[in-house]
Amino acid sequence: MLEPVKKIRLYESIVKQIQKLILSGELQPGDRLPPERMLAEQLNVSRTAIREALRSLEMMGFLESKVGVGGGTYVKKITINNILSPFSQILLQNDDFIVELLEVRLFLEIEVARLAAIRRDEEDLKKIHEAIEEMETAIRRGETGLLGDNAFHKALAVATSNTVLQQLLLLCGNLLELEREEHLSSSKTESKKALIQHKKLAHAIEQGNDKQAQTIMRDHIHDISKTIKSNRANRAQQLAGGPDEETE
Amino acid sequence: MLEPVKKIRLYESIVKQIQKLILSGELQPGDRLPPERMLAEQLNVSRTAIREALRSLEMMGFLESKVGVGGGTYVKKITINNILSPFSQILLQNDDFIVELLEVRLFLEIEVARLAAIRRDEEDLKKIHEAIEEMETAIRRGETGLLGDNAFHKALAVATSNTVLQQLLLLCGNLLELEREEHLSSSKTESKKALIQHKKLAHAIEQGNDKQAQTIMRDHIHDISKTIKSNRANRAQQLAGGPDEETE
DNA sequence: TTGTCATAATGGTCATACCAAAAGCACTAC
DNA sequence: GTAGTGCTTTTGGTATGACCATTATGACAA
Repeated sequence: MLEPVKKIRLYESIVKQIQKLILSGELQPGDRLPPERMLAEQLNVSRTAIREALRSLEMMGFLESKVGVGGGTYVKKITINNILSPFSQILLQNDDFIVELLEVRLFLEIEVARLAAIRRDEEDLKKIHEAIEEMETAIRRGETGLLGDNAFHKALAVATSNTVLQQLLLLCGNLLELEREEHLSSSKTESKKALIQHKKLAHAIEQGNDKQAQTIMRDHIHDISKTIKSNRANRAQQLAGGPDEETE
Repeated sequence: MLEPVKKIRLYESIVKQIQKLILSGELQPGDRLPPERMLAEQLNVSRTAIREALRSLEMMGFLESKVGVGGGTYVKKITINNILSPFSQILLQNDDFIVELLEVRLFLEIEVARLAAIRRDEEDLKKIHEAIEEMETAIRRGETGLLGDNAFHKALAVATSNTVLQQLLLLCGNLLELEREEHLSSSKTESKKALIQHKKLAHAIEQGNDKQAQTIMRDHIHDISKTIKSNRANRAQQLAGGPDEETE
């Protein structure tokens, strides 16, 4: 079966070429591309095509540009989170997204707890304890402790020694940030409860007890998810008169 | 602490405006934007600025453009996979990425098996069986059965009724496509073995036996991962004289 | 030493011209 | 009536040239 021949646009071709240079390691984060006018000469195209390609790569998160002497176009460091963050608001619009994401986050975090208990080293434990102290201090001041919460979950993810998992968790955490903040803000009780669970988790992980770590994490994330779903249900009720109650 | 004031570029502003329209639902997948020249008039900027913004949104996966009568710029449907696929080659360059991704895929797929067994409906089961037949037919013809394999795993993911999970699995599958094809190509034995495991899984899921589904899936993905890691180790050995053997 | 001004480098924006692709319509030949 | 051809229009694709805005640096004067 013959397929339609798709003519490739210049700007597309340039985007792909530059991506390839980044891929092959010829271009590293921090490297500076030649000036636009020079690139246009080298590639024997107009500056327009160059700009369209560079603007695309810039908005995609690959490059950044600066004006003036010493200005130019520089290669940025690529992470999954950097790539997805421009899209997060769009993904959040889907009403089911949050609920589904909570479900995915539940089993990702349980797996994090398991791997962290198995793989953590002294440095990881130090970070975990620092995060707990940070959260504790913030709560004592009357704050929600969200930053400490973020730091705690990040430290756990780092302790798994799996960067793909880290990126996924970071992404989940960011996408759920409003909801998580709301949860911790809802009452001082919730913040303190989360802190207690963090401490229990830290202890299980320190002991290398992966079974217990999983159980505590399951309870912890389940609590949070329950509140978030409840808040969403209340919000939807106020707006439109109440969704069906979900069986859990 | 005062922060530097960042001057916003026209193309950036236009990108954000269009993203916002998509976010608010004013623009839906399939909707057509006004022609470039008209947009330039409406926004009182040059066509260049419009093009730079539209090219960016296009390369980011939000829009697609067509030339000629009835042509124009159309809004695309946004999924995580669409967004990430331009970056997949970059992510694959990280040597540890594949190994880590295999690990993440293992527990995602186990969770899929569990949820599929609990949540599948008749339609899901039909799709699952169709995928098995497709793979069986391909193997009988002497092919690898990769398409049937893809269809099978997709049908399972759909049966979870969690689209976030589906997207993540689709992404993992795509990122690992070369490796998975290599695995199925390595011998007819591997393809047949995979097919047998698919059949066992289908049976467990049909029976609603989530524990058994998880066990079979663990074995299945573990087999694949083991071969993929082994192939990578052999490849690295050929290139550079042998990595340390990983304890498993 | 500090402040001011000029210069140069590089991205940012605009306008204009022309090309390429595609659909629709009218006309002609069979 | 049908198929083929050519023309027109619409819209994105590409090029060119001009000018603007920002920024760092160096020279010069107070």
